[in-house]
Parts: sequence; structure tokens; C-alpha cells
Amino acid sequence: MRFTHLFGKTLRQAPAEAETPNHQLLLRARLITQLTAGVYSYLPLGWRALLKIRQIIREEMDAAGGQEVMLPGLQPVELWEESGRRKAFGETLFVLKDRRDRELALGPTHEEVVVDLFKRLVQSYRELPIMIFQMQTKFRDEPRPRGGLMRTREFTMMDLYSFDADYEGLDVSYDKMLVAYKNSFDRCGVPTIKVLADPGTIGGADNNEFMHLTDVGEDQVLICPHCDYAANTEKASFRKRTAEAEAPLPMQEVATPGQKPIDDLVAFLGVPPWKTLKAVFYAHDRAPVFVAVRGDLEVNETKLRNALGGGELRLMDDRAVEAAGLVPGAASPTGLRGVRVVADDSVVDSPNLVGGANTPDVHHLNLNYGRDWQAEIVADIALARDGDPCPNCDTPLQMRRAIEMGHVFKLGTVYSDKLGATYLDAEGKARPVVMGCYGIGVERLLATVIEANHDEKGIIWPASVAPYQVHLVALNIEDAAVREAAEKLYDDLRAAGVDVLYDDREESPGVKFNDADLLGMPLRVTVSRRTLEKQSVELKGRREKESSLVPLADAVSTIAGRAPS
RNA sequence: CGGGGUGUAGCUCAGCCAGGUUUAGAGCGCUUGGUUUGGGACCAAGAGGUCGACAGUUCGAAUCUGUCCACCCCGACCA
Repeated sequence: MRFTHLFGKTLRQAPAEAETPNHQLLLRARLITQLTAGVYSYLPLGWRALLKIRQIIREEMDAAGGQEVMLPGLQPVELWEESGRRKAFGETLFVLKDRRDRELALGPTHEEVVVDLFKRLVQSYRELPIMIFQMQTKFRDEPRPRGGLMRTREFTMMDLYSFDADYEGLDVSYDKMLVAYKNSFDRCGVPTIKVLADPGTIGGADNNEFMHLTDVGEDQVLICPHCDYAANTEKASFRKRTAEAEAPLPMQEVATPGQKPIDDLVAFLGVPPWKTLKAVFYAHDRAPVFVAVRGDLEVNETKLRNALGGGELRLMDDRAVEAAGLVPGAASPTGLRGVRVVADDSVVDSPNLVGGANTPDVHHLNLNYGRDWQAEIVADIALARDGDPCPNCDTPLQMRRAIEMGHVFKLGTVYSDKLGATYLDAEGKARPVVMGCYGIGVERLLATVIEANHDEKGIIWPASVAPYQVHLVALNIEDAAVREAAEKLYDDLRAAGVDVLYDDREESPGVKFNDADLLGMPLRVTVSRRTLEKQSVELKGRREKESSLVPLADAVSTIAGRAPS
């Protein structure tokens, strides 16, 4: 490709809307351009990289036994009602009406459609296992698109679905996918770790996320530096400080004027935080819920929502708490009526806690679970934080930010049951098919490739996904000898099967070198008067500091040898 | 949806508070000519803007007021 023909030129300054390095470089190198919030166009260089990424994923899915298909983006909304996920997705689901006033959804994902497909095509256990995948545009009306390609409303997902006769088969399929995912990210030059995760609206049991650790990630993970424990904060558990065994003491009232936040109360009464009961109020599907955790802990809203069986969860402010007839700052679970109570398992196991008395400026001493109050639900709803002890080995966990590259789920029979997807086993009995689903955000992966491979000058493409392998720079191109040599090299390299971007512009050397660094092709080849005097061309790897000269006669073979096609 | 912020040329921004020499500016980019040429050159001449939209206040609005829209950031959701 000649630079003078390339659609779009580079930007010296990054547009103000971009904050992260990957977003700035995507825009400056003209890989993408934004149409509207969370919707992007992919320009020639960006699209070429994306095609490379897609091909890598395709090869890995094929190698794992996947078969590629293409499923519709337009889906009848009835399918979503049948699976119960129309409500689960809520406003995130794009819904439109056809001319007959029937509702159609723009698919945010494809479990429903793929199960429908399974029902139409598969009858017997003899046909199992099956893995099918596709790369299709997904539409999600995200509450807040952000971070360039990190969270968009229209994006490509590679989604693979596995169908097995039983759970043992699912385990096999799942393990194959773990390998295929790791390989895909590795080949794209993105280091990842596998963490435990929350399944969210997808449902199902076991699931893992592939995370790329970086400060610009929107997720947080907790990693044990000692054992192999790693989990998304949404999911992470930790070893809670165990309460010392004590005989329950009689409950007592104590005046605590003006002591509302737990920190103040702790200082005022001189008790440690883990000897107190902290009350937090949430509106769950609009109904108030009393949430009790020990004073040294915080509530994990994802765990809480799961304990409540899903639904909408919101923190209540003091006014809403008062409106519900409760006392913010001195609330007590004792004698509550008409309010659901959810307790973290830590408070159940801790004797003689200090808690509110449902009277302003009064607290109770020696609250004991079972004797003084009860919870409707007891579960682990505590948020793991940086430094909390690893649940496996007690080592302090480390909190890191990360980008979620992929998410794999053991769905089991959640969808098969809801949508009636069965097969006949060897005895001729109908059984629900056991499913898994596995997704990679393709454009997000592109962004992460850049995030993981750049310096202050620009992108440093891994050869595997570089739009072009060679960036041929002709300096002083108005010099006929230079132009002639550069043109010939360009033609010869292409004839040798090398993807080359040829800077044939009449620009100063600085401009050309800076653009070469910004665009980040793996190998830079420079032709100039200076190199021609020595009958040679100059080669420099994007990651290398030093360049080297190669005789003109050997240029094509040397370059072709260094540049995988 | 709650909180914060920004809309002036392709990109980055000044001008707005104290309305009137602003026929609206700068740098970069773009066009033409010339001089340069191994790390974002220089000179000269140009092109390019309904100052986000609408309504209002005023003799007069980029500037003041109101409404709306768009985009960005922080939170609730996810690949």
C-alpha cells in the first residue's frame, strides 16, 4: 500500500476525548473513527489488524473442534421472552418494530438463537459433542459506552457454544476452550490470566474470565501471589477474621450521641470494628433490604444481588431509609418488621456485637445472632479488598486492574431447560443437552493489543496482527535514484509475498520516521541517498534501538526472511 | 438514571467572567509556489467556521438568560 493512497492520514495530536494510550493511538494512527457514542468505523489499517485477529481466533477455534457459522443479528423478541432474558437484559436490549408492528431484538448475544438452531438440527447423542462458533456484531444499549473500543454499543464478539451429552463432556469441551482462549490471546501478543468470575446475566455455574492486567482496565481482580487463586472482585472470597469465642452477654443499651459512621462509633466506644454490626440499606426491586455485615467489612453488591436471586439493586440514601421507617446510622436488625434481612456469614459467627437500636443516638451492646435477631438470608456477601487473606492459603491478596478479554461459562442445562433443547440418549430417553458458551470481544482485543504493545512514540505491533509487516520509508524521494530504488524494492517485496506499506510521500525524514513509529509496523526499511551510496538499505525493528544496513542485492530475501507473511 | 465536565476551522485550543475595532483568532494539518532534507524544516501566498441547536434579553450576543441536543469522565451493567 502506498502511503499517498492510504485512506486517512495520521494525527499529531490525540483528540481530547481519548484518555488511555490505546484509545489515543487508535485515533492518532487512524485505525478507527467514532460515529457516535460507542459506535466506531474501522479504517483500512485498523480493519487489517482486526482481520488478522479474527483469523487467529478462527484458527484456534477450528483447532479445538469448533465449526464456524453465521447467525442472525435480528432476532424475534419472543425468543428472549421464552428464555426469561428480556427482563434480565432490560434496557440494554435494543428492540425495534417491523412494518407489521412485531418486535425484533438486535442480538446482544446468541444463546437463544443457537439453542433454537440446536433444536432444529440435532436429535441424537450420536451427534454430540458439537462446538459451533461465529463472529457476529452484537448490539447492546450500554448504560455508558466508554474507553474507546473498550465498551461499545456495537461490537463483534466471537462466541462459541458447546453441546455435550453430559457434564463430563462439558468439562472436556470447557478445558479445550481454556486452551484455545489462552492460545488466541498469546498469539495476539496479549498476556492474560484466568480468574474466577461472576456469571452475570448469562447464568450457569463455573465460569472464568481471561484478564489482561493493566492500570487502564475497568475491572479489578484479586490475585494471590503465593498460590494460584485469582478472582474478579465481584466474585472474590477471602478468609474473614474469625471472632474469638465468647459466651453471649446480655444485651444493653448505650447512648452514642452523634456517632453515625461506623468509624466514629468505633472510636467513641473504644471497640474494634470487627466487634460491631454495620447496617447498609439497599432497595432490591424497590423494596428495602436490611443488609448486615461486620464493621470491618464492606458489602459486595454482586454477591448480595446473587443472594437475593438477581434483580435491581440500589443503595438507599438516608432520606429513603427514613421514608422506609428506619433509622440511618443507628439501625438495628432486632424487632424489624416488613423488611428483608440479609446477613453476611461473619456476623452470624461473631458474638456480642455493637449495633444500632433503631433509636437515634442509641446503640445496643452484645447483639447476638439467633437470640436477638435473625436474617432471612445468610451468605457470603462481603467485598474482598487489597490485602485481605487468600481463601486458600491466607497470603494477602493483591488488587490489580484488568481488562476482561474473554469469558467462558459452563452453562449446564439452564438454556436447554428453558428452551426445551433435548437429545435422545442410547436408551432413547430425552435428555437436556449440556451447554457451555465462550465469548471474546474482538475489537476490545484489538485495543488491548495496542495497550499491551506500545511506547511513547506509538504502536508496536506484534507481527501476528500487524496491518503490514514492513514499513518502507523512502527519504528524499524526489531524488530519482532513491525513487527508482524504493519503487523497485516495493514491487519486489510484494512479489515475494511481503505485506508492505510504502511511504512514497514527499515529506521530511522526521515526519516519515515519526509516522513509522506511530503506525508501528514490525520492520522499518529505509531507502535514502545515504543508503544507496553504500549500495544498501537500512533495516530497523520497531522494538530495536539500532538499525543495520543490508546490501541492496540481499534486501528482498533478508526482509522476507524477517517478515512472516 | 445520579454526579461532574466540555461543545469556537480536519486536530489541539485562546477569546466568554466585565456584550461593541472580531469583516471571529492562534498553533498544527490542508492548497499553491519556492528553499530545504536522516527524527514532526523555512519563506510567501491561500482555502477553511450557521462560535452545538432553538428561543429570549439588548440598539448590538461566540460572550448574558432559558430550554434542548451531542460528546467525555465518575458510579449502577458487560466482551
